[in-house]
Amino acid sequence: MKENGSELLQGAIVDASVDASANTTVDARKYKRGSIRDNNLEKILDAAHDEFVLQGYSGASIQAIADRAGLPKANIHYYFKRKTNLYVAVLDNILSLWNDYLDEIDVDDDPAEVLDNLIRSKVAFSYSNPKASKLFAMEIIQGAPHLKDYLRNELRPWVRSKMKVLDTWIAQGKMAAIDPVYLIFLIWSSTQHYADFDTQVLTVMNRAEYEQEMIDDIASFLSGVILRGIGLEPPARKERKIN
Amino acid sequence: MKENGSELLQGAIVDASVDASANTTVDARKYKRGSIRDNNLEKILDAAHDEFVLQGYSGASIQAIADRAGLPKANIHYYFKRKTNLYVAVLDNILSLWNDYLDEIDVDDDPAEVLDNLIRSKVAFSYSNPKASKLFAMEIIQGAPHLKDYLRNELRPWVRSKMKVLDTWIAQGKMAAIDPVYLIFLIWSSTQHYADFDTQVLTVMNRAEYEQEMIDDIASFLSGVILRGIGLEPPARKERKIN
DNA sequence: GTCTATAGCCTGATAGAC
DNA sequence: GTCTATCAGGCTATAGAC
Repeated sequence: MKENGSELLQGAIVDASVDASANTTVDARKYKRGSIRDNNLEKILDAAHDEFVLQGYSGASIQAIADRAGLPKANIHYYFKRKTNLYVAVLDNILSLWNDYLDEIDVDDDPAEVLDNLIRSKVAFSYSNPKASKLFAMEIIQGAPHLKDYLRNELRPWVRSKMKVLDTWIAQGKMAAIDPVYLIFLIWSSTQHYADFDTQVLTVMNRAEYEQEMIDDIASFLSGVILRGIGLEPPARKERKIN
Repeated sequence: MKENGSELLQGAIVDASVDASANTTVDARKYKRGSIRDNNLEKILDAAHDEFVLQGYSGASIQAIADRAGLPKANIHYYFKRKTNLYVAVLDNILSLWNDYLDEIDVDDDPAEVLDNLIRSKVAFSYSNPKASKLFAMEIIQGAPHLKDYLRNELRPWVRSKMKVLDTWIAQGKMAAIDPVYLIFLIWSSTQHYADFDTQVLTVMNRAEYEQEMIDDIASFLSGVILRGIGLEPPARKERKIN
């Protein structure tokens, strides 16, 4: 969420597409990186993200977002004509991060290796992008008013394609005959919990914040329990690069 | 959340305790059940719960709550002097439901039986009280501004007492040597997911709403995977009363 | 492109008749 | 106990000077 220059441009594009009567800006891609525009867009999106998570959509005032971004309030309206456009742009930013994890897994891969990898990636993602996870969670909990289309047109097809691979593995006797979709939900819920409910987790564990060691423990625990739970032997722990 | 006459009274008590300058109402317990007061309190708390979940705290207007409850706006202020008091009363209501599930488990019990029971209870609870789960989740995600004390003074001690039991079972060789606290988080997250993220789950599965059969499947899946994952054999499925 | 000033609306909360 | 009428304040959004 810090070094995503390209996605930021999407923010402006989303805005323009949401509201046809938007500003007269030409395509944002024309601007070179580091220009005032790019810089301000990044500041605004980042500040908005924080405020939306902390205060909710209605609770986040444009004034507070402007203050956090260090810009006058009217500038927010200059870049994003309406508050909802800004909110959608922030969500869009998150989805582009999300989609990086919808990576391809192949029928020929080793199930234990792939699932272990997936679980560790998701835990690492929750650790490094807790705010993204939280805003996404709040949107879904409230009934996904802005993400219904995404769920139906992008997430559902992705899940179905993964289900196919898992079903093949089951047919080949490589893992227990469980319902693949429940396994996907289990991996999502158990890993995201540590980002979304960090306040609860840290309070119960009496910690001020997560440490890398704890994150590794969590990943190993989840990978171990889930893999054994579906009849796989968790692969020996190896050092992994967190992307 | 429909037939909890006793908790409703807590709403008024919470209100009085939160704001010392509250109304001149004498102790709510004096009123007999079914009185106008009780009825209105129930209507207000129920309507407020819905609005808070759907719109968030700031997005839920007292006017909207009043409309949903079928009462004039000023009545809300009569029963709950301030908006935050009403919100805290709703949360308090939820916690009383929650606490019913903090049941005692004994060292002499059979681990597989107890955990299977716990998982099935939690799934059933998510199914029958999705809104309660959602409001609690939103509060925690936003940093638990109103529930910090609850987490520290009630939830944490409860978790610690359960950890002891689980540790004993591990010492007795009854289950694999895992970290008990991660197991508790795993059970919470994987079961609550079906309430909090119902929109995502139902969209991905292309269903309009949950059915009892699906809930049973989910409970069996989670119980099976988690129990096997920690070295236990899931007990044979038996019919259970949902309380 | 930037920012001040302000319009217009809706909010939470209250006063006071019934 | 109930409810109408109203207030002060904060909100999004815009117009227009710079």
